[in-house]
Amino acid sequence: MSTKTRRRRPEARPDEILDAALSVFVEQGFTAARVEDIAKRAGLSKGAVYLYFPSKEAMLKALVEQSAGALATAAERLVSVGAPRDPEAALRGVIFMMITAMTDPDISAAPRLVLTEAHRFPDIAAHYRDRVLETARRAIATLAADGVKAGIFRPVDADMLMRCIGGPCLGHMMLASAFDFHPQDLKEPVDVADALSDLLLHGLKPREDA
Amino acid sequence: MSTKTRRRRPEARPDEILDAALSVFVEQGFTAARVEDIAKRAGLSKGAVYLYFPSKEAMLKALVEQSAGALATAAERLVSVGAPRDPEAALRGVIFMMITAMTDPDISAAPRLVLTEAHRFPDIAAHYRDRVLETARRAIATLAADGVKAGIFRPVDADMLMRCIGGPCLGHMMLASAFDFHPQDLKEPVDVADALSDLLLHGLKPREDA
DNA sequence: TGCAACTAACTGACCGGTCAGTTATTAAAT
DNA sequence: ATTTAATAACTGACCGGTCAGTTAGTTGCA
Repeated sequence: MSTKTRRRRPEARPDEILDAALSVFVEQGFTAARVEDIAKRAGLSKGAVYLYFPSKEAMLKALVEQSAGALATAAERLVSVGAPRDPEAALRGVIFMMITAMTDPDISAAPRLVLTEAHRFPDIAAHYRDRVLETARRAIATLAADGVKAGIFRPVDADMLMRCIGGPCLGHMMLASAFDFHPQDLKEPVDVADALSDLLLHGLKPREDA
Repeated sequence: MSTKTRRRRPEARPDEILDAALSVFVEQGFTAARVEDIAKRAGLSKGAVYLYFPSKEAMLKALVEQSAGALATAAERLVSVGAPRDPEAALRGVIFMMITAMTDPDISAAPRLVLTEAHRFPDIAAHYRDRVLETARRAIATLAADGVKAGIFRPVDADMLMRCIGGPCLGHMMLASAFDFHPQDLKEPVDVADALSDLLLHGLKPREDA
């Protein structure tokens, strides 16, 4: 009987703890986060989480590693699948994916955490940079090169393009999460992604032909 | 004589403390920041800072207020001066200003702090949103409307344009400050601003005329 | 000019609470 | 019976905030 029966070290435990840790870290920030709150949220006592992680910082590291891995493989897939056939569609796809991810608080939680805590943990920052950012940069550069080769993109600096794609997505997320500040008219993520893709592809100035 | 002579409650004290607080807050985060470190950096004992501020949180609030005021007036000036004559130049000016500001760690410190701590202090977040973000939005909307009226901009959603201008600047700053990640080719802020303005104005696709 | 009497500015030891991490103990499952 | 999972109670360091006391500078008075 009893749902309250003590469970016997399920393999799921570490991930349950990490889920709890992520949410507390994001809400409170790493320093202000209390291990006891993480434990409570995972349905455990404080002592129990120390059976699975040697320290609070280890949880942060595990979390970052998880996130970095996921993002890196996403970026790598983008590189390899590459879509040299239709760079415009690929670009729209990337933007849609990013906006969608950033709009879901659960998905954006880890990147948000990394963003706010990275500079206090230089090794984490360096790892993330090498694993995620460099990979993303390469992906964008390849995408841009494909587009230029196909004659449908103007040549642009990859670093700039990276910032022009990621920046608005990042900004969109930070405005929402930090300030609860949302677009007035564009309600759906799809609309935001479309508007962003459109602006990025065609620019602010009207076509002078026609 | 003597530089070491004790200054008699100079008006400068609160600002000196705030300067110190800002740098410590940015380095450590609000929670991890120690008041004693702030005091030391301001050349005072811990007790003395409590002669000027009632609490650590009060320092944060004062700092945010300072920054919000400065940014709000900057945005308001942008609105009123408006530059309806040459919206393109105005846009380039805004972008240049933002990139320059974001590139200087001293100037970007306060916004960075707000960005990382806002969500834990809902009243701070709300204040910043109403004071700074709404104002900026209005400024951008006006700028865009001027451009459209003059026939040199396509009509765009102001919220989207805001994210397309601010986002890359924000991203540029965060990549630099959190990850020490910089553009490979564009070394100078001016170049970054130019590249961003160019991409934003003309888009990624080549002109089809000519 | 010199010398108390006074006050503003500041110091640093201290208190109390909080919290990461540890340990002694208990409960279940085999 | 033994081992594993988990807890609750505990420890010790740390830090925000306080306050009794000190020092630098000022004022009034001779």
